[in-house]
Amino acid sequence: MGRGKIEIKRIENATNRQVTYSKRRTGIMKKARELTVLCDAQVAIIMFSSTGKYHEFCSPSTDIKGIFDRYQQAIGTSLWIEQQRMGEDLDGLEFDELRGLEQNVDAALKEYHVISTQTETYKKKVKHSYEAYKTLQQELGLCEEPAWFVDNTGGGWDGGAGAGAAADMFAFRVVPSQPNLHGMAYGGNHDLRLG
Amino acid sequence: MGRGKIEIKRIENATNRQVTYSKRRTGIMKKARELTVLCDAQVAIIMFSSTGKYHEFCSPSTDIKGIFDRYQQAIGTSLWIEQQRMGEDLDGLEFDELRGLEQNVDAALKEYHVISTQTETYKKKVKHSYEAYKTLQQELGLCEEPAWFVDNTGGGWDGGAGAGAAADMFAFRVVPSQPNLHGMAYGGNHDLRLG
DNA sequence: GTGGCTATCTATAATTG
DNA sequence: TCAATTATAGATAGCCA
Repeated sequence: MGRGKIEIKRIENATNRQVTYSKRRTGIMKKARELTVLCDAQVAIIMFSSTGKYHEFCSPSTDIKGIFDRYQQAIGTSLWIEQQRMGEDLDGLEFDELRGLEQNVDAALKEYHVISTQTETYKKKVKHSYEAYKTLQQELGLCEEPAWFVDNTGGGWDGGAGAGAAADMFAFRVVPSQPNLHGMAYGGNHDLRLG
Repeated sequence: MGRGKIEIKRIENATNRQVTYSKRRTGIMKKARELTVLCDAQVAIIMFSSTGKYHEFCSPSTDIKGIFDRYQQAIGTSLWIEQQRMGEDLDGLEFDELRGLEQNVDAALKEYHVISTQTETYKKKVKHSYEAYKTLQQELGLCEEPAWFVDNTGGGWDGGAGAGAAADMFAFRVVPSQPNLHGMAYGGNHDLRLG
């Protein structure tokens, strides 16, 4: 669609590549917007140009994260099984390969951090809910020890509404090393421990 | 582009909507593929039809998660600040609202779990790297106590390569409540604690 | 690096089998 | 219902200011 047909292969001239990127990006975003309206669909698009600039599209009433979450849920089970397999694979690594991984630990920590930011919203909810629960416990004269126990085998408190299967696969203690997690930025001590 | 011009508004006939979704989805995916090749760009697309089916596109040499991670890094700082604000907002919640959150805690746990699955890959790397590091420490006759300390202020081990700013904002202890995290599925005790 | 301007090429709406 | 077929509307490559 232009004065001449072009082959679909990398445009070597950087300027032309940039111009084409800009024009075609606009075109795809428009198509995406039309699709969401015409077909009542949810669409999320993330693009990075070869120069590193990023652009996004997202259907109304949500955001990229919301659609990514929905995507994760949609493929959740298969992802979980996949990662079990990956665990088995890693168990077979040689010591030299572990040395290599050690070299990459900082990069891994960075990505771990980035992903963890996504959980902050939920952890805040959990924390506040926990505090409310603790208050209720004390009002009712129940145990003095702060404790939170989620269990669908029958005993204890099960969360009230919609206790499902997903939580059963997940068991972790998460202990922020400082109370004001968000207050700290650069220059603190950092401690990540897996036992 | 068709026998007639169409208005960009929701297609009410469900069949036509589905047909149009399918055709236009194919078109957008093709455009995206062309863009990645022509312009050497990274593109991720997630789509959900009005019936809930999902489709994805992703440029070669990566996956949706990889591009989403890169996206998160690109907007990381602003996200972080946003969540600080959210924390402040939550601090102003009334007790009744906290009760409401308590009702939702199980749903929050589920979503927390889903997002946490993303971190498993990195945690595995971290765990193996930690084990390798511990072994090296013992070989060198250093401290007996298993400990992992990431710190770029000068002392200690800093990860070797590419220590950057992101890790500085993050401080968490993560303690799996069971050694074989992936081996357990349904029916165990579950313990998530925020201090 | 932008923002038009066509001539052409593509995607697709309507239609047909 | 679905997979072709076509006639058009829309996207854009190459240019230029």
